[in-house]
Amino acid sequence: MKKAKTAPAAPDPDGPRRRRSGNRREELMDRAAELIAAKGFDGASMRDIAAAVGMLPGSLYYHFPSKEDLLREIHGRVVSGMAARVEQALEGVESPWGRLEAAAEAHLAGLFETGSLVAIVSPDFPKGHEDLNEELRRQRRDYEQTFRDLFEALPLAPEADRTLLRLELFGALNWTPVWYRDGGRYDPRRIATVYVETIRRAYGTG
Amino acid sequence: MKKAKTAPAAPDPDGPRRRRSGNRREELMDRAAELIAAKGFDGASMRDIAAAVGMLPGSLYYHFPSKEDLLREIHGRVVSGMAARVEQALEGVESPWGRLEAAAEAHLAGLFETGSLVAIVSPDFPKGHEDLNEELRRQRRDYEQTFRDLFEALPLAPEADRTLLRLELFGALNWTPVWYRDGGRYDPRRIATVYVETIRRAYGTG
DNA sequence: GATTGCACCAAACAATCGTTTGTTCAAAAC
DNA sequence: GTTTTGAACAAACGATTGTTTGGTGCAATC
Repeated sequence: MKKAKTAPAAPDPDGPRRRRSGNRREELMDRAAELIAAKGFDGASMRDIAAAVGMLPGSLYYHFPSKEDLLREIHGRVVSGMAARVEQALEGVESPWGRLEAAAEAHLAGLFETGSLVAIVSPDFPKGHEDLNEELRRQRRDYEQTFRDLFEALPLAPEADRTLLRLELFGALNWTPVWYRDGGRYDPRRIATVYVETIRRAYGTG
Repeated sequence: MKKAKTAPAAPDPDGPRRRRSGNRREELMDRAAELIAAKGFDGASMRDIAAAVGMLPGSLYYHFPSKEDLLREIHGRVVSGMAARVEQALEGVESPWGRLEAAAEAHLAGLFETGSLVAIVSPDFPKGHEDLNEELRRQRRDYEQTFRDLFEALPLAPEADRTLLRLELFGALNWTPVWYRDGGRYDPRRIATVYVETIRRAYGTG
């Protein structure tokens, strides 16, 4: 027989202290993401990250087997978040150009909100971690497929190169964190609108 | 009297051993630039650089007072080199669109030839070196003035935002090293042509 | 022929890096 | 009530980092 207090016959999958885990791990990833976005992967040391969550350096290795794996998961979560954000922005939008613009704006907003982590990590990562770099690229490739599809749906003049136009837009968007300043002349929506409008005026039919 | 071999009565401003200096310093900067472009600023250690030129780590400090200063000079030289390259590409080209296209192609070629050092260093450099970052940005600002002028000369529709269009083109160009592969479908000239042509078709008048 | 000074070597410096190991301690499971 | 386990601490590990210091050979100068 069991007392009411000890009652955990069922695995208690979401008890009063949230199954005692996952909680802290997510906070850890959030803080680490901020630091890596701000100071770069090499710039943010495990000691910095540990201090930011109020732990000791070694304790991080209970949650993640290595610094590379930490980045792997953070990068994956950020990319997934951006994918979800874009997906949501596309909901209910019908016209091909409207969809591309919505996606571009969502992408840009996601970049800024995450401290441009993806854009920062992307370019400078043939360091010594070539295998890691490859996985990060794979994570991004899935995300970029959405944009491939969006460009496929555009009504364009026959001489337009959809691939190159997509790379042009994507590059322009991903470079914005380099010059963008919060509260400046341009906001994310304006930037996305103008960039997409350029392509539309150049090659759009209809 | 002097033997023919020892002959340096005149200051010998460009003698057989090139004034004994400058020589090696330039080689040092070249090798360092390659390494930094390939592995990033943090990724390329002073020992790596020293080994690449066949010296010992400490010997580098005879030529440069610190690693930051080394990067400062390398970055400056790379930017100057790109400016010169663009300047030369503009020689004799009269039409505004032709000039922009020539500049874009030269910029892209310069990016690839230097291992994209500028594009690599640019985005990820709010690390701990905020003052250094500021100087690098200043070096680039002078260079970018050329593009500002080029855009100012373009015959554009009145609703066009020259600043934003320049940032769009510049971003698209600077992002190419992320996806570009030598021997792939696209070469620098094609990329530059298409990117500029997009803007021209969108907002060009005349 | 003696002296100067450039360009480098040789060897270490303290600091910081990612990581490992052993221990602790409260909460959960039995 | 005992055992197990999740989650962290405490303290160090070897390696690598940028940098400094003192010495040294050799070419150029007087």
